[in-house]
Amino acid sequence: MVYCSDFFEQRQGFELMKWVYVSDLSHHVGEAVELRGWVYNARSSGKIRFVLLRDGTGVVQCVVAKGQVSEDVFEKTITLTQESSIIVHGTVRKEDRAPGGYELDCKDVKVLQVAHEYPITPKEHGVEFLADRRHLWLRSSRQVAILRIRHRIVKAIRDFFDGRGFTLVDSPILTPAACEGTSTLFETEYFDLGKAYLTQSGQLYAEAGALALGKVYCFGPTFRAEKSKTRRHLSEFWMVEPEVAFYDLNDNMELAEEFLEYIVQTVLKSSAQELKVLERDTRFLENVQKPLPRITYDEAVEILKKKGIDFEWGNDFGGTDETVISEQFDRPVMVHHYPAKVKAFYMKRDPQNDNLALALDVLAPEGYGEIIGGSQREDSLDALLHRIREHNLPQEAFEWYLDLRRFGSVPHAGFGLGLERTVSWICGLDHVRETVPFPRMIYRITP
RNA sequence: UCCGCGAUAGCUCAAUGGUAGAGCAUGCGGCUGUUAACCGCAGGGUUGUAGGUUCGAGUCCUACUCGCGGAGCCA
Repeated sequence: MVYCSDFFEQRQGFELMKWVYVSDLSHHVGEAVELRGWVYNARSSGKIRFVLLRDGTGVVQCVVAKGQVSEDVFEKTITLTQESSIIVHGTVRKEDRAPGGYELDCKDVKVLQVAHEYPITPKEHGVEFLADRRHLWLRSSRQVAILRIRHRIVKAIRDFFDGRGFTLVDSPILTPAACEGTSTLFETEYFDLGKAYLTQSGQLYAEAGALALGKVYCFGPTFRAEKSKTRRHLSEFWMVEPEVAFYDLNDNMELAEEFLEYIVQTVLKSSAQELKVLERDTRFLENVQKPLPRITYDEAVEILKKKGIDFEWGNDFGGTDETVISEQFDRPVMVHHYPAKVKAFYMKRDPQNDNLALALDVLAPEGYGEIIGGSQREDSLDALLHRIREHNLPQEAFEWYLDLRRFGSVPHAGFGLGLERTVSWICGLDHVRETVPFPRMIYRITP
């Protein structure tokens, strides 16, 4: 038996052959090719064996028939356990009965390692069991599909902004103070300078970037130490935050709807196969085109009242409130002009009504909740000073931020999109923990 | 932090207060077209922990531990 370490040394006797990926098999019908991968499942029927090989791009059934391969190779395939690593040689054949439409008639098999008994079987498992083995769970076709879609969403996000003249401006992860003063943050010692905190948002820094470069976005991990235990929360998650100088609330909403349309339509085009694996009903996704419905906070409250929900004006919407509101629409809905007191200190007040903030939330359909939160920012130095005092925030920590209003202040706006909630929504998942390779949650930091 | 639910074989789950079982996985045997293959045989258990009630507890009671879902907070 040949193991990994002597794989390259011992290729003698194992014919040199063109290495292809499962996803490319349609271009090699009738050809003899090499596949490298892992045993996804294996079935035996006496003198014929079926080995499902996965290589990260797909799964293909390899047929090992007695008489078609050497006695030695036929015997070797008996020992193949799930996830054993193998290299196979064979001829590609179109086969309508096979999932994927292609099969490999095996000529030779090289076993790199016979895997130990694999804990994740093709049967059902509980979430805790799978989460403990997340590093192996990633290999299942469902998780592969999710991670590939996550990748394409990230790429779509970058492509969207890059194609519109935005510049990526990274914000720091270690920060001296809470950005918004509300969330509970992860705390750490920072040399001799006292406490530092893991960022909950890159937005304040993105504002500095916007006043330097005009159109910017930051895209990175953010952290919340709140003891949230719901399907929509992670302790560590990714957020993309565009920020644009001279944008007002309306410009902001236009950007948000074009952004969402681009992401969803791009993923629909690029990931039909993966969405099929996830059995995602894509009807709601196909609707994601501008214009998205825009309603005011007041109108949203009216919807809740009509549905018989006891809701007091001035509160923020809870998870079920968001679901009820979003159910009235066939695509994401933008809610704007929130009561200022439930929103962050840096949001600009409505000049017509000082109780309202020029804020904007986008609620995803199907109960996926808030995926975007944003606003026009307060550009008046005096107003901002007043808010900082009102919120009992340490002014010293925000002096640099106040400078943005001292030196050429302009109207500007931006928003943040939660990557994991977006992935969860597009993939139709029931929990955000599957949208990230290694989720960080209140009672889990391993693997 | 609060509310609700749960913990039984490696995994997923059964078991009226009365001898702890099944399917899958594993091992052995059979099968040349299987599709989470199938058929036969075998091994596999301190029922989360600690107490209590009872002739008798997986089952009822108390506490604890861990997990899941939700609320609050938020993306």
